[in-house]
Amino acid sequence: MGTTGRTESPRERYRQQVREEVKEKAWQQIAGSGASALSLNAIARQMGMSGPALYRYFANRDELITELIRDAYRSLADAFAGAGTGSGEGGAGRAGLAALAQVLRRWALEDPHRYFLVYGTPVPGYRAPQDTTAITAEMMSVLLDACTAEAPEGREGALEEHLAGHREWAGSHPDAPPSALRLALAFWSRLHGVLSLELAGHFTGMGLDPARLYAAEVDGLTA
Amino acid sequence: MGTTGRTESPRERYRQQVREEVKEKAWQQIAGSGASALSLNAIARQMGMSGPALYRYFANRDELITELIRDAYRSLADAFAGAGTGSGEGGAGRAGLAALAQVLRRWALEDPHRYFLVYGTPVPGYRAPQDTTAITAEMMSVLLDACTAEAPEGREGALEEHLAGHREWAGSHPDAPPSALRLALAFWSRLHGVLSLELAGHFTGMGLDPARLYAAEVDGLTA
DNA sequence: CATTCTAGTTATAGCTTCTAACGAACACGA
DNA sequence: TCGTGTTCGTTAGAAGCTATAACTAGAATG
Repeated sequence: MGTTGRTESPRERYRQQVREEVKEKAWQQIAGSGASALSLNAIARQMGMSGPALYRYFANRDELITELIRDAYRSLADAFAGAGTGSGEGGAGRAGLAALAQVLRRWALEDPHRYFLVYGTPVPGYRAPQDTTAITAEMMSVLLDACTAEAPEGREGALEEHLAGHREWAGSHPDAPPSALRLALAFWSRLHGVLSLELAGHFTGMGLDPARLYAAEVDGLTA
Repeated sequence: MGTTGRTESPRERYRQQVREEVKEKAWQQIAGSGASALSLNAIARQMGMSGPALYRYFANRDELITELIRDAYRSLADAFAGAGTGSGEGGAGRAGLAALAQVLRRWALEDPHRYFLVYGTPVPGYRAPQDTTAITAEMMSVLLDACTAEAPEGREGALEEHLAGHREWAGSHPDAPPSALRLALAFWSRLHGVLSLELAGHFTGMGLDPARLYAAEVDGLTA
């Protein structure tokens, strides 16, 4: 399971190290003012080297941002995957829907700008389709584990019928009942609904507690 | 109900006209490549006048974008308000939740970038708090009309209790039952959840029909 | 040791927002 | 009708950005 590079020459080693530092500074900058304000020049300055040097490491600004998006996806997928291995449980136990929901919200609040990099307004040049969809499939797999365990019995509606015939996205769970597929999609879209409104500040000044709204949606999902 | 300017001098008239034309070009540009790619210079060029002339009409780029955001809010609020006065019904009849949901989705699909200007990633300098919250209150008023009519009876949960004590945001409907408040928030957050995922392209390649997902959420709300 | 390959440099083009200074056209009171 | 003042639009320019080109110093490799 080693990385793609084979012998890891000391040169390549240094290269990766610099790339990581660039991305680190980039995250700091994003955390401060969002991805649209990310400046290669500023990063270079901050690293003590001047402007065009960064183009040795990233072809252009879009490539850097695309990489950051990919890392954001990765970090969310890892958080999901690690949800089962929490304090109480022993090994890699299956995480319940409620636990996954908490992981998701915690991850989002930990760095809202990172959340928006994944689920916010899509920006023109960015987004690497192949990569991110594979990572999303990973998360869906974890989610579907929980959903097949917690989904209610029968309850066949129009949507379930549609989902039964369109389950390509749930490739990891070809035998999941339609009710589980539906639950997974509801989990995804509803929690994202509350979260994005909260993080974008649409609840501020309304005097209500986003955490309670979120909890209510989670309750509605697991009921 | 006239505009704020009083006597409408011919000079002011022309000024407003140019402002409108600028915003129009701005919308075209946004529709093409999103708000982040909006360029004052390009707009000026497109209008046959050169660069800094636009600064007679807008203090800076952020002011223009803020205005566009406000107009986007306005257009959504108008769409909501006009939902009752549809084809079949006579005058300004109350719109049902299902009708409002359709209006919302139609509005969003009509110009995704406009949707993201309102509900997408919040961008640094923009957003005029006072203005937009007032318009949101308008929409909430229409929404609460429908919700008080269609909300189920009792059903008191933890969230309803919280909402009963925090109803500042529903100022227009001080007597709305908590179940209606809850329904309105669920409508808002759930439909936004599906919509934003759809518009951001997170469903593409999954082989499922966003319209059906949306319809299913609407059904769940009105059930 | 010589060659090659690479990381970093400066210079530059072209784009952006935005300020400053100026000219020209218009509105308006005398 | 004639100033006078406000306003619109211009060009020039500062400061910032992305990105390319040409070059140099240093490390890796034959």
